[in-house]
Amino acid sequence: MAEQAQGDTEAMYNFFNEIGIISQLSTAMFEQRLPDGLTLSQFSVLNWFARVDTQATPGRLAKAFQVTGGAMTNTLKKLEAKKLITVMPDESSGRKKRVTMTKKGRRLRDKAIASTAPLLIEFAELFPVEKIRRSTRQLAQVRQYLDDYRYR
Amino acid sequence: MAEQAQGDTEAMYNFFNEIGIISQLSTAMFEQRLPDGLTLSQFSVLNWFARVDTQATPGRLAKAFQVTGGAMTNTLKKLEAKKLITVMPDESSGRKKRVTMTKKGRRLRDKAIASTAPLLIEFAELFPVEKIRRSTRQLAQVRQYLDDYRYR
DNA sequence: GTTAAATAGTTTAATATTAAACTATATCGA
DNA sequence: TCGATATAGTTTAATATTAAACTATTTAAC
Repeated sequence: MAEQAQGDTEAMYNFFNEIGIISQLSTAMFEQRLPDGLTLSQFSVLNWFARVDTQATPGRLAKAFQVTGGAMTNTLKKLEAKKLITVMPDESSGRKKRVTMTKKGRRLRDKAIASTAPLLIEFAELFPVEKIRRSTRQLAQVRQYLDDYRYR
Repeated sequence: MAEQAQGDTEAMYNFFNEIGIISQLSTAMFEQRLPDGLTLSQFSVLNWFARVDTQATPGRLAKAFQVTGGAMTNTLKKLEAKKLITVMPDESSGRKKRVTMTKKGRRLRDKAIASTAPLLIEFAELFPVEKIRRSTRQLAQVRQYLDDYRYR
């Protein structure tokens, strides 16, 4: 096909538009329920330690969340100030740092999960988990595409 | 069902997580291609005038894009400084203002559409428009839910 | 008609983010 | 081994956004 109908690009535009609004609304709703003034970014780091690994470098976390190093420095500082994580120099390399979650961090993460669960459970009543999983798989493909695209 | 498996809330979490990352990546990619240093917000306003109505109050635009009045004031100021829109006092009410797009604004909007189209067209090769439309309909339901939820 | 409440828009202070410049350390090539 | 380059992380300046306080105007209640 040589030409693309104007409605086609509009469909793409609408898609990304919905994505943007959902991102905005869901972040706001989620943060309202988070304890201790945790932001979504801060919670995400704590949750990462609970789900993925018990330790990490700032760089690994920055990559995992697709944010700049500077943004991660900022997030980690906030978490450290609240004594939810520990940041130590890495023995094996003077450049790197070793980040771990404190017990207090783990407790707050669990509390955060508990206080946001009702939101997700109610959401699940209208949007069944299997549907959501299917959507997520599709979205992951889109995310992967965009992710590859930007390093071309 | 009394209890919800832990994996269920995790599925929801993953869903919103993908949404957030796609929002971030797509906005960045889009803005890179926009002419004249237009931000996505600024472009969206111009595009609104091309697609929805030829005039609006700041409040109507703020609602349309789900941003605060302050954010819209800021966006409109930037657009006005670039002479892409005109902001005039409303004859019928001293509180309101009347916003319209200038010819220059219309031209820049068309240019923006043209310069971002390749992105969307290439995207459409991997993600067929019908699939995207279907996703968008699902996402719109989610957005609607969240939108209703926050005013309860 | 006057006063109270609601509405439209702006301003201000705070915050999370980015890109770019910077510091420090590690690696690699000759 | 030394010099160049790459990597890890931080800092700085700029920006878009929000919530809250504020101004001005309109609407509503009495």
